[in-house]
Amino acid sequence: MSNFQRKLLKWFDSHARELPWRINRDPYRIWLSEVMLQQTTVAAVIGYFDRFVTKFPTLVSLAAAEEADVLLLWQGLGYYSRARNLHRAAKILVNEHNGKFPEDPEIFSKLPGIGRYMLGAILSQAFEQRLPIVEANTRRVYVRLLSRFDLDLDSREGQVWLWQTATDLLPRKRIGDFNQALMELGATLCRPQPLCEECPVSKECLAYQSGLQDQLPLSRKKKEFEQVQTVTLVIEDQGKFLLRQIGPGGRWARLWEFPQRTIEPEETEAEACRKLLEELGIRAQIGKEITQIRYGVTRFKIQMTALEAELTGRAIAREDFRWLLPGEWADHPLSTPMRKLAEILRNPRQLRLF
DNA sequence: AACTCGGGGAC
DNA sequence: GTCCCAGAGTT
Repeated sequence: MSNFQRKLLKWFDSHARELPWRINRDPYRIWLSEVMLQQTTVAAVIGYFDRFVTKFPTLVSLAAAEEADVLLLWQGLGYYSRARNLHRAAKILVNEHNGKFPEDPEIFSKLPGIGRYMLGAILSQAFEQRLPIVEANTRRVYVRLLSRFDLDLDSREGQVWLWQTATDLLPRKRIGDFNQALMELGATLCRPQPLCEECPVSKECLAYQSGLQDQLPLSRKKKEFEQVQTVTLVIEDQGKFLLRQIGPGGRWARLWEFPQRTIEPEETEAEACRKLLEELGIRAQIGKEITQIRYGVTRFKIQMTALEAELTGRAIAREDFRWLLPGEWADHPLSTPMRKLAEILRNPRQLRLF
């Protein structure tokens, strides 16, 4: 066992946080914790984890649940497909594997929601399978440990290096603890702003020995977002609401599908809006307010124009439009746009363009 | 390879 | 406001 491995494990033994999913090695709890922790911080997960295992303490109880009840417990945690995949996988295990967790990576990795990270994280913790992990914390650790300045971690080459490095570092024994220790180190000491004075493996860390730990990891390439003009309408008629949004070139539609209408490149969104309203037989006034919104996790920037208008009350309910009944979705808990629209609909006399 | 999913915390 | 987070699935 290398110095790095020995020191890291020794540090983990005395510094590991006491977390609800570490009280035993129940594969179900470990699995659940890893699902909840995807792209989600420990602090946010703990409460959800406790409530979830109280309601569904075992794999069998989860598999027997209705999806709606599972989603209810997930409400507010985000990435709801995680919950659906978890539930689907639980049913598969109960129906096709007698409710037993497969220790075989070939079988486990076929379950919905199980990618390469989940495979290693769960099977190494639960069954001491010798499988590596790469995620945000360990990524920082690997890169600093070996001082890789010359590699774009998001490239294919970078990914290959990360997983190979993770594999090479694994000890012979205590695989689960070792993987946990790597993440614990990344989460508590080897943070973006590292606390190297307290680090148990700073002598083994190439970046620290060069004094370059603050320069790593290299910042990701910034995504460039195109400024686009878009028109979104929320139209109320007799208690029903029609949503339309159009972007340049008719390239995309949001919130609800609708007949495409293109905003010409030279056309301002205000002009496009006027034409659209004219088509619909709606008299409206277009405001001047410009702002930006963030739509869920997708950060595209949108020019917004405030609009208040009066409906003429005709020629709206065209057959190719889809209508939403407020009761069907306004209280739906799972989606930001749903809530945003619910806000709009609290004042249903307003027709707003945003 | 790029997009999408989501909410919260740090700054 | 921006950036990041115990990633996976889809296209």
